[in-house]
Amino acid sequence: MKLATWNVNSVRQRQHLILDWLERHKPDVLMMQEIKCETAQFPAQAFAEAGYECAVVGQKSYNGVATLVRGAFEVCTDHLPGFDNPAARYVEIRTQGLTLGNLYLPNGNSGGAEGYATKLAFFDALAARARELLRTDTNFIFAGDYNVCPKPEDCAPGALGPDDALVRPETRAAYNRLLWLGLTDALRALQPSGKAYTFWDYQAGAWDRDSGLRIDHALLSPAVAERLLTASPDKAERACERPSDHVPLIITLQDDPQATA
DNA sequence: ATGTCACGTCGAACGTGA
Repeated sequence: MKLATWNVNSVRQRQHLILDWLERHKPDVLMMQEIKCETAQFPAQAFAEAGYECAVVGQKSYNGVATLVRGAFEVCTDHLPGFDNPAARYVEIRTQGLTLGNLYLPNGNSGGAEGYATKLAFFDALAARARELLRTDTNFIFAGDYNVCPKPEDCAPGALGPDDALVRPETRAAYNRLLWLGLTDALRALQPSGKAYTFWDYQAGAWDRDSGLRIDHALLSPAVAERLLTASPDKAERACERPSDHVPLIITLQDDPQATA
């Protein structure tokens, strides 16, 4: 099974790039963030013609998440339970024996103290959701733009200041609390150290200087982690014409041993 | 090297968020 998460920075601007990527990589699931449109404006027909059905939670201008799936699925929830905020940042579906939470965590650098508190509130609600899914022995993946560099090596030297919301100690602690519930960071399970950036800012020649960040992550519940085969950012995508500032993170899993043949 | 994009409000440049 092949899954990917990708902050596309406007699905309407990136539609042809995404369709081209789907054609080449043929994932079973693609979780997209920052679609930046209302649900009704989402180009569902174009993706349907490529063989994907979608679960879309959009809003005007900002945010928005959508999960593309080959084959049958059901929507579990169109918002993160316990996160009392109308922003379109979470959609959870169930397919092929997996619950897939697609998330776009608040950046936390705008809106002052309140904006940062919203980021931590999302983390709290996400941890509560993880505990609930673990309690019920649900196999799950939480994937998306976490807006967190978990370790110093996940942030290029000088790319961010020490007070940036993506690297603050409180931010890393919140991410670690989630991990320490028993989840596995797919990329780090297979590549324990070293550069694995998923984002390069449009500004200041960040791509040319390889001044990137690792902020897009896929966290796996224990039984799913046992099945992990590969995890890697698709770095080549950043060199395309008019790219997103993020690249896809692709993971592959062994077939479910519980599934009936 | 504060060197870029995308969106909405506008009806040309800005403000906002990233």
